Amino acid sequence: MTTHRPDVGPTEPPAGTERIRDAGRTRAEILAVATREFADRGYAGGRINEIAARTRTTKRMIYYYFGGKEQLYVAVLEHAYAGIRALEQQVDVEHLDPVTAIRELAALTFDHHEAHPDFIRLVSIENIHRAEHLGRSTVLRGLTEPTLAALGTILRRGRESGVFRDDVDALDVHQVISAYCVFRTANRHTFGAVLGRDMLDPARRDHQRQMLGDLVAAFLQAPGPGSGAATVQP
Amino acid sequence: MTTHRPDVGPTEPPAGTERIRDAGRTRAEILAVATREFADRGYAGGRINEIAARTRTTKRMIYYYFGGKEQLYVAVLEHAYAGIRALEQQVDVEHLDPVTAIRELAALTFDHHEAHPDFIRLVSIENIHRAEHLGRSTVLRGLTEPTLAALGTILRRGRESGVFRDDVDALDVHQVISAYCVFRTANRHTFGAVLGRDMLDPARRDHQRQMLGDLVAAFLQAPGPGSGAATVQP
DNA sequence: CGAACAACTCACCAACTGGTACATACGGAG
DNA sequence: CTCCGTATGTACCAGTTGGTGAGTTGTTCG
Repeated sequence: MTTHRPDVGPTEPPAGTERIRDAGRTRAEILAVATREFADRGYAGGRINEIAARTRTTKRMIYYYFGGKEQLYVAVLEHAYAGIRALEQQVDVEHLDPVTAIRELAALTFDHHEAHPDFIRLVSIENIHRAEHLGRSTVLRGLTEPTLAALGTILRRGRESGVFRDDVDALDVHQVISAYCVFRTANRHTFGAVLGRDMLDPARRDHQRQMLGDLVAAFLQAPGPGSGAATVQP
Repeated sequence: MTTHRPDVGPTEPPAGTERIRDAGRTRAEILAVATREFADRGYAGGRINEIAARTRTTKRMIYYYFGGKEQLYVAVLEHAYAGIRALEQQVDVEHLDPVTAIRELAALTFDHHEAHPDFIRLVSIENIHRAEHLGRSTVLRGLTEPTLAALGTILRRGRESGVFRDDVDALDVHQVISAYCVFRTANRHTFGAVLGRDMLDPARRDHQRQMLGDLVAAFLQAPGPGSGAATVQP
């Protein structure tokens, strides 16, 4: 999540050479500082002046490179989304048994979210604005397709071997996993303030990760709808 | 803070009497408009001028009654939190069988969250600000205690009858349920923009409610930690 | 009735905010 | 070395924003 793309200049200058005028570096620095600023204070709360002040360049450059506050914010959003690498390729969805595979995918997602709090914050902020900026961008569609594909494969194999229910689809499961992972980070503060427990407390991390695995595994292995409780009905 | 709870005035005027100068009414109107404004645009994005304009009074009154933007926002937060009634008392935790009880509590929470999107937004906004305003307030502690008590009772009874696992506590379960319910509303827009499914689509509401019930029930009925998958291990 | 106080109006402001006109200096191409 | 476009710094601006000083009117209560 440092610079971005290969955008350091047309002919990569020898490392160590510090140019005074370096479009790529300036642009990247603005983007990095803007990311922190917006993630920290939201779109309306983020200040162009503040971003400029924390950069080795001036406000003028922000407008030179990005055009305006909103465009800068969209650039930050796109850059952040692009930085979220597909992690599902680390799960061998074809050969692992489905329960193990889904647990692994859940655990990976869990760690991934915990490692990128700024991204979660940007997502929360964007939701406050009803995703109007994200909607205007075009770079995002299909970003999660690999994840959904992997999930779909796991679900299919699980159903075929008779251990998974068949009335939920990949999106449903993705939603459940995301909800759990996002909530821990995004609602950490109010949850902590009202309930007195820090969901991100490292001492509880393993327990929380285990819970998610159990949650998803148990859910998928449970009988379909209608068969409600397995308990006695007097 | 909240200068007074019953509002409306010292000696409740006969209903129907429209006074020109009515402190309670003015205050309440400001609070209502401010709630919408802040829930809509966030704290930094909310405008005092705009709130004043949409009220039958003037900006000066906002400062007269609330003191400033931040204090008004805190008042909005407190009022919103106070408005979230305890719903767990609608569940007969002592006599229903535990699985049915937890399903009912989950379903109630589900509907409750869907019915109060503004509250969810305020919570999200407050999390962006790391709950700094909520933390300064004192009215909140213990607000969710009834819920946790009910949950605790259900869990205890479930454990005693041998159907529930014993390595998760009430807070854990509350977290799972909240995560699911909050995520649906709070992250509706980015989820929809990226994945193309509206989590709040009425056509899918029953399915989503059912999923939550299955999720929590299956999770609690699953064997404890370590016993991971029930599948073959070659 | 007529103080006295609460409720309210109006005009005003200093600071900030996003945004820009304009001058200028670097650094690679030839 | 010279030229020229890209990159950059300075100064500035108009609109907005949260906030306020000071006076005015409705209500209530003795």
